[in-house]
Amino acid sequence: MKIPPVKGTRDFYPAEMAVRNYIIDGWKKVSIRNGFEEFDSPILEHLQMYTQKSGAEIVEQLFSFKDRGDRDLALIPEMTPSLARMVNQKINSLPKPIKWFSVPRLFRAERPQKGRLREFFQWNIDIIGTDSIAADAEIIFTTLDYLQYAGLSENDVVVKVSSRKLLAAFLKSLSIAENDLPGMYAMLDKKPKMPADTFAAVLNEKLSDKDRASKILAFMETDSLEKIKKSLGVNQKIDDAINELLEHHRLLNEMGVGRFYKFDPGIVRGLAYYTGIVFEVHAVGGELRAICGGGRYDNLLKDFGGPDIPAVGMGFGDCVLEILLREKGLLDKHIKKPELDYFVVSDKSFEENIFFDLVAKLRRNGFITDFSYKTDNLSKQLKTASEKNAKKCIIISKEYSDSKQIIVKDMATGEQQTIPIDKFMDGLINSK
RNA sequence: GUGAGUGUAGCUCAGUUGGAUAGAGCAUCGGAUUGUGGUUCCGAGGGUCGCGGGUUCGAAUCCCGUCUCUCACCCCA
Repeated sequence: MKIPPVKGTRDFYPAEMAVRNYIIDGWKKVSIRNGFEEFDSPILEHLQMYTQKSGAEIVEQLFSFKDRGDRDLALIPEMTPSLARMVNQKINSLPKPIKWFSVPRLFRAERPQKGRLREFFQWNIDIIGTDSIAADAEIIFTTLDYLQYAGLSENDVVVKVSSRKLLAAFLKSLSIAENDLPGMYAMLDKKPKMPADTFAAVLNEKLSDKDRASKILAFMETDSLEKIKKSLGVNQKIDDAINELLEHHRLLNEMGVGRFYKFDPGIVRGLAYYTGIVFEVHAVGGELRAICGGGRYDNLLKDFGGPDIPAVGMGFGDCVLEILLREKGLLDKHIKKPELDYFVVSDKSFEENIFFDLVAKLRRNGFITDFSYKTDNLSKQLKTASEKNAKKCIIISKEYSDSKQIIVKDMATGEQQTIPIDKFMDGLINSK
C-alpha cells in the first residue's frame, strides 16, 4: 500500500534541499554578521504555552497530542513563546541586550494555500533588554541585509512601517476605549483585503459615527510621517509616537536602507502583543502575502511570567520567500549544481591496486572525488564524469602500467597532461 | 472549518460521440561508436487512468461519495 506524504508538508529531494540550504544558510550568515547568536528550542512545547495567552481557539490551529504521561503537548507553531520561556529561565545571568536568532521548523494545522504550508521554516531575530529605537532599526536593517544578500532591491521589496503606539494614541484621541482597541486593530488589519467603500461602510457601522469614521479613514490613507505630524500634532502621546517613528526612519536612512522605507498606517499586524513600531516587508506590485514582519513587543516576557523587559523581533518564513526568489530568477542564479573536483577513471589495464588508493588520497586531501562502479568501458566512465559535473578526470590506463604515469584531463577544455603518479601525489599534499 | 477548481508513467501533456493489449516528449536504465565525455542513433522498464461505489454488454471517458493538490475565505503567530 502506498502511503502518501502528509498534507501541507514537503519532501526535500536533493534539488529542493539545495534551495532550502541556500535560504537557511543565507539567514544564518546574515544573522551572524549583524551580531546575532544562534539558539534553538525543542520542537515540542506544553500546549498551555499557546492557550494561555491566545485562548482555546488556537488549539485548532496547531498540532497537539497527549503523551503517555497525559501531558498536553504541541508541535511549536512559532518561536517567540519558546524564546520568552528560555530567556525568562536565565534572565538574571544573561548579558543584556540579548541578540539571538533561530531558524526553527514550525507547524500550523491550517489548510495549505499559496505561501502557507503546515510545516515550514522561519527565521527569527530578536533583541531583548533594550528599548532603544536603534534596536528597532537594527531588526529592519538585518532583515534588509538578508533581502539584499538574496539579490532583491528597492524595486522588488518595500518595508511598510507603522506604530501601535501611534495607532493607539490616535484611536484614544477619538475616545475609543482601551478595551475596544484589539477589536479595532483586527478590523483595521483587514483593510487591504476589501474594496475602499466596503471598508468605509464597515467602519461606519462599527463606530456608528460618521465623523470619527472619516477621521480614521483619513488617518489610514496617510502615506507620510510629515503629513501625520501636520494633521495630528495635538496630543503629547501622538507626538511622542511620531517622533519615535521619525527617529527610527532617520536611523534607517543613516544605515543606508532608507530607500526601502514606506510609512503605512495600514500595517497593524494581527498579533495582540505588539506595543510599538511594527513592520512588514512586501513584494512590490505583487499579489503575495507579506514576506516577513515584526515589531516591538515590550510586554511579552512579563506575559510569560518573567520580568518587565522590552523586546523587539522579526519572523520570516521560507514559503513566500521561495516563491518570490523563484519569480525573480534568483534561485537559478545563486544555486550551483554540485561539482566534483576529480572523477577517477580506469580501464583496469594494469595489475597494481592503485585505483582506490588514489581515490582515497584525493578525498583525504579535501578534494570532492568520485568514480564509477563500472570499470569496463572508458567512454562510459567519462560520460558519467560529465553528468556528475566533474572539473577534472584522472585516467589510469596503459601509461600507468608502462611508466607509472596518469592522465589528468580538464573536462572544460578537454586538455590533458600525462604526469608521473608520484609527482601528482606530491603536488596534492603540497597544495594543502 | 467553508467554498471553487483539479487529478492519465518520475515530469509536461494526448487519448475521437463510452469500444478491443492507454500513447508522445522529457527523465531513468541498457546498447552502438572498442584509448576519451557533453551530440547523435537504437532499445527497454515504468500507469488497477487518485481511491471506492454506481449506470452500462462495455468506463480513463457518464453519475455519486471520498482523498489529494491548487486557489480563495476564516485565521495569521
